[in-house]
Amino acid sequence: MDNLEIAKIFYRIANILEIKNENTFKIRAYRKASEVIENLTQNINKLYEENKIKSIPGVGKGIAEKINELIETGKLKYYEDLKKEVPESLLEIMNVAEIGPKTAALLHEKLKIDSIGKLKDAVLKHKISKLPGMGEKTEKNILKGIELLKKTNQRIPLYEAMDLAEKIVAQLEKLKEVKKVSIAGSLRRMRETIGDIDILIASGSPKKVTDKFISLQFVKEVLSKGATKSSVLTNEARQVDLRIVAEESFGAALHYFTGSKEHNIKIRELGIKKGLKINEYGIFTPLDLPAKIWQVGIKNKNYDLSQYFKNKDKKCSHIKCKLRSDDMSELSLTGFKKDKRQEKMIGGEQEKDVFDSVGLPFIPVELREDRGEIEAGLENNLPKLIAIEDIRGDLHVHSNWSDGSNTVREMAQAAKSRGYEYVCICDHSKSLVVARGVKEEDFLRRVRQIREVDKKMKGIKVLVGSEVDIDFEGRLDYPEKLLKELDIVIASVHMGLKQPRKKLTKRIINAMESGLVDIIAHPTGRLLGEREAYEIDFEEIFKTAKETGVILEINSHPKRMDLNDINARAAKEKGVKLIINTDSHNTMHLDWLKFGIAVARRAWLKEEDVVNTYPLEKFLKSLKERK
DNA sequence: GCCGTTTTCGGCCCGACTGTTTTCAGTCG
Repeated sequence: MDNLEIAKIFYRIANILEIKNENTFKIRAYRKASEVIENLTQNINKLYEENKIKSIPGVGKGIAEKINELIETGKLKYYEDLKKEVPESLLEIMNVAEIGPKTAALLHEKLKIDSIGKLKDAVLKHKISKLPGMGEKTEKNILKGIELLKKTNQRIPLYEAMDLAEKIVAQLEKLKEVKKVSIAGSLRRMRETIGDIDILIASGSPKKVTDKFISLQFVKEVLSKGATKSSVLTNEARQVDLRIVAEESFGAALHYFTGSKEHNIKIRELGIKKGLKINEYGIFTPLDLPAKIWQVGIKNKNYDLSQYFKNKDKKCSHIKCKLRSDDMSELSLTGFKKDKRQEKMIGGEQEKDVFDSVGLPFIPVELREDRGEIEAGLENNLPKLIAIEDIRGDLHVHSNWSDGSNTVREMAQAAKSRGYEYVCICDHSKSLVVARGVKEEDFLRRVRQIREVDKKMKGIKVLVGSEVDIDFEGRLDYPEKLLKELDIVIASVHMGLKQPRKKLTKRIINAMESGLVDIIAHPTGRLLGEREAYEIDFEEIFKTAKETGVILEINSHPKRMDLNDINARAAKEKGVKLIINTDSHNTMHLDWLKFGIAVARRAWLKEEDVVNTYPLEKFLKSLKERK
């Protein structure tokens, strides 16, 4: 059982417990464990062997025992028993908008609904509106939700969402009521796929902005519309959420709306420890509490503060104070959030205010996933992330010698105009016929032609390479004699993607151990939304990459983004060198670099972790040293 | 179910919108 499989089981357990109306914190514990395991850069089986399961944050005695059981037996009795009470197909209906755990439980109990098919049937027969708490509108919304699910059950790839969001932002920027506008949510964090598009606006006239927003041309349907928050569906059936706040709250709102949810929770928990309340409107502190309250509070764990508030009416009696330490650095006020009259805002115009208030440095958006960034920040140990300007060359671009649409010269010129010091033309090898792979008889002619271009080009070094296929048995697609003519050999798998994990791993390892390969391109072969990654043993791949000095690629092609963030981070931690290439097939594709950089930043990579940040001499030297 | 810079008990983020209700539960992010 690997990390993802185990994470999935805990995720499902959380959903079942939710339907069973279990303790919400227990549910949160399972959900948290699921997320942590999914984001782990180490193989959980290895942690098991080393007896380190309990060292995983969010995993205590109970969940650790369940992980052990899963690894030892491949099964979990607790989970099997839960499934008997709540059929798994019932979890499916929670994917329908408007249906959460409570509604699912109700539908299951009263109408024996346990699938989307039966749900639709019940709607059409108007059985749902007769249930308590349900009405005609709910029934209609459920039907709409079912239809919408068919259209939007897939997350949008990052590039598609970015394109749409930028167009919407451009329209919103034109409105005179709009003071500030920003993309937020997972899109701002540059996740590889996006659920819906979040946009934040600062404005003094939220109502006017909302009205204009919902009447923009791309809007097909309004899903909800309130004073400050509205959701619409685009013509392509994509959801766009708009939130409007005052300018003074823009920073806090941007932080909150950017997330991730888990990151936000941790930040707010830090706030609580400091006696602060952090929400999307700002950072707040209790107002005008006389010093003696703190002293009283120390003696009495829970103390009714109402008598000390300005408004001494009964409505304050719900405010209780609990002091956690005598220096006032940690206290919590229960009920405080319900009484806004006593608050004092101490920040929130800038996103930085939020981090300042809890003693953190500014955390780059790509890191905000609760993958250790808060702990690292508290220790002042955040990495200085790689930036797009750090890249000095693109080592994986195609020309019209194979399936690219531009000439060598045009590709080189385009790379130069982007300020690169070097570029490597890597066309496909002979076996990849669909991509017009370069035949052996053309091989040397191509090398000579690229060398010619290099001689004539000023201001950029044009290197000769090839993207060489790894065949079904792990052999390279050209003989050694030809490969030695090249500056760079990139090896990749394009065929036999469905071979078993062991075999695929061995093929890639063979290529790395040949002594002829510099880079492994798109190591997992996935195409977002089209093709799953093929299965390989990352532990083995990283180990061999480290031993042989072969570089692993982060491919910037927006459908690939391969390695992904988690694997790239794991590779770096194992001491593997990485490279960010675009796999361009025309000059425009060179702009894809931003997606590769996004992956690298989400993987916590620094400039020195990525070899194409090196100046040309150092880059070439590093290749030679390896050989 | 997890966790602890006084805690092994008693906490656990915070708010908007909708629909069905006459004050709030459910859902969502």
